[in-house]
Amino acid sequence: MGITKSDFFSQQQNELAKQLKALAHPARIAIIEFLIHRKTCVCGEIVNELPLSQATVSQHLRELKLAGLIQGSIEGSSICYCINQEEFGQLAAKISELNTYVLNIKSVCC
Amino acid sequence: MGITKSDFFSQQQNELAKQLKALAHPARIAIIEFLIHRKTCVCGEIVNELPLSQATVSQHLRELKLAGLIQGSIEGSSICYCINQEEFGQLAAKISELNTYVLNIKSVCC
DNA sequence: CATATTTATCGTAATATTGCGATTAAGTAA
DNA sequence: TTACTTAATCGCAATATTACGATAAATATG
Repeated sequence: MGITKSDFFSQQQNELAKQLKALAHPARIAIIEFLIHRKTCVCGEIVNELPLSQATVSQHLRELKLAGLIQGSIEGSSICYCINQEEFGQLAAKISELNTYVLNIKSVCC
Repeated sequence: MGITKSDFFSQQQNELAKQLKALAHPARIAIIEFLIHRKTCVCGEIVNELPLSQATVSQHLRELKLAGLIQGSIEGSSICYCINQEEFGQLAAKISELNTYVLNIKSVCC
């Protein structure tokens, strides 16, 4: 088939997968890092920064926005993006929580 | 085209994307959670646990292994898997580091 | 008004992923 | 040896992603 069987997994598992998937591309990691670096909000500067067309960058921004990791607000004729600190923090917290459990495992094999 | 332009991004960005991608599927998150839960290593029990065929589970395990997030060792006629604590910890550390920077941003727009 | 500028979206091609049945490989048990 | 068990891999179909040119929509500027 080729379609992810989302129904069989928990909402939390699907949610986490969705956010991880949004981050799981070098261009989107680069966008997040650029947004971190600029502190202040940015827009089409991202297009100049990355080796990708405007259409492609716009699509990556769309995915990050759909996953809730960034927000955009209209600023004159351009659009200002910034990281959604709340959502990003929640994602980081989930990974951190998983890692806490992983650290508790006293290795038994492998 | 449709191929990721990996060459234009840094090795670190590509590495992080690769590990995130490996985790970015509900079935693979479920596998990691199951491995955490069992503490001791597991193998084909994963197939019984998940609503997926043996072939599909084997493929997911392969991707997690390729990303370095899990390890497998031969145990008689079956194979025992466990989480690679080192690699998982590094992934968690990278996300945590990004989040530290995100937290430092005093929101200016949005 | 006409014309840039900026960003989103559409359409399309190339590639990747997901899932499974069937088969293979390798160990175990009789 | 023959049968059984376990897990990997092959081959295929369905779907999703990546990338971009072209176009559209919306705001600014002359």
